[in-house]
Amino acid sequence: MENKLFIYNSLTRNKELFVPLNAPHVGLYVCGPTVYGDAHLGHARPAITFDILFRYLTHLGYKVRYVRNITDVGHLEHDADEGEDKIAKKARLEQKEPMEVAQYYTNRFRNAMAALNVLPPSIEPQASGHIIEQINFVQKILDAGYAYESQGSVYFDVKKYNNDYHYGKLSGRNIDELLETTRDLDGQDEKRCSLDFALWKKAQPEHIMRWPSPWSDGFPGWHMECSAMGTKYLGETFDIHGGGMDLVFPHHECEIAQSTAALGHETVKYWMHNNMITIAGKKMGKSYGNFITLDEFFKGSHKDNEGNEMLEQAYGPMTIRFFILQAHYRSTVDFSNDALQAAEKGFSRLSDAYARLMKITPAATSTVDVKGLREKCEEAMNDDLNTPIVIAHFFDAAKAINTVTDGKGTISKEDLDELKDMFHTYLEDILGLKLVANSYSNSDAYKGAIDLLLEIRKQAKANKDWATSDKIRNELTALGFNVKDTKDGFEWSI
RNA sequence: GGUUCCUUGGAUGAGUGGCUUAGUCAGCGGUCUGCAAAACCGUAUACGGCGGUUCGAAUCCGCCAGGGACCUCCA
Repeated sequence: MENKLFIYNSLTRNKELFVPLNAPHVGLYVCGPTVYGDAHLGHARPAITFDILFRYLTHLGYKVRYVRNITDVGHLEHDADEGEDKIAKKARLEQKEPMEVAQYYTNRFRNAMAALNVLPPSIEPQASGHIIEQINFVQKILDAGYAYESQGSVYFDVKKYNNDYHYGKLSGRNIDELLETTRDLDGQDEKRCSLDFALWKKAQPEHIMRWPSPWSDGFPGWHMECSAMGTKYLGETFDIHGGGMDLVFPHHECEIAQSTAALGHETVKYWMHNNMITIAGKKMGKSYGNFITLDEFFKGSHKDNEGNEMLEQAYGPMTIRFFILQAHYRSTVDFSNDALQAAEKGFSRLSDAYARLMKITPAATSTVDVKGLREKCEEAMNDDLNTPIVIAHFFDAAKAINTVTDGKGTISKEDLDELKDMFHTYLEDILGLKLVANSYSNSDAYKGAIDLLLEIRKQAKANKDWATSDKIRNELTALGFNVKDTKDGFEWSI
């Protein structure tokens, strides 16, 4: 359990040694999606980033409880206190029950995540299923004196809180500056200060999603769910809280304030934030309308606002995953067709090497050096999850494999086993990449038939019957097979 | 305006004081091959600008230029 994992803590702006509060248990909470639309490339970033963390912590021997919420209520448009509920709006537009909309997009989100080989979290709580917990949490803040009721709604008293604690510690703001720059909002008369945010909102008559509470029939504020559900499932203090950088303010700042106000102490030890995915240098996001959904990537078609096709081809889930892992999670990564195509080729280089690895016959000695690969990968992962470096090390390994396959080197059984284990452990288990080594087919008969065809071709080649040999290869290629001649045979894939 | 981050070769993208030419993709030359593909070998181009600290900076400090994110919902 002893490890040297360092992670960057947004709260302290430093890489810190990760020390769990209650080893071997680790509590991890990550902000999930608001389910009112299809997941886009940007949503894949935190999902994959924290999937890696989840997998790596598990690999290190920790028992991780990973909680990722589904926001299906309380997330309003325009700002946190006014505007229409996102789910409710979508429901109105599509003439559906709000829960119908939430369920639909939740299902689609889960499917997309499964395609990306993102492991399901341990617990995936929904905000609407934790209204009582949220009401209780609001009550605690009221009891502690850091909130007030106003016309059926409850607001957090930022100024009061800031007298005793520091509102803005995560995002590096101070309350005076915020006051100067915050614009006036409608409905401000209900609030004592423009910075105050809603913990509970009284529902307007036409509002469908509503629950009874001591203050009004209404619904919880957006930030409430994470405080309530995080502490419910992970305890009053837990190890890691993650999410996108764009959530730092106000969402996570408010969450800290709520939890601290209610419990009298902080709840989270390490805050981790992934950076944004950009497109033409701009953040890909709902508000810019420049997002491309994951399904569109998989299908290879996305029209921009002018109706131009943005995708030159379809990109598989593993290409997307590999593309994201080739950049460090705290860097922005810019989407482009060129970049994705490069990722696709790079990934298939690794996959091909892996397929060859499975067929290598060991020799007495090794001329390639695979020693130290494990240590180098561990070192990279321990340095704040530096997946690009891990991948670079595996390209070195791929080169070694290819050298051996080319007959220009040898590898011992010991090294071979180590290499196979590294591919399984690091690329598959930790990075979650699905290598297609034996993916030719599950069916032996099918596989045998293709092998037979290629044996015939091999014979034809031996007889210099190029017509037959080319015919077989061309026909197979047309059917979607990829045939490659090797030194003394062939290999194929689909 | 405030907070904060960034600027690396044709494209991407690591690296943070003195050889990492990181890696990937693309390019160029070669090997192999009936051809093709793959693979292998070799190879070019870089660290926004100016100044400072240092024996030595892409890496630290300052200034300038450019850009991003957040400050309203956003992963």
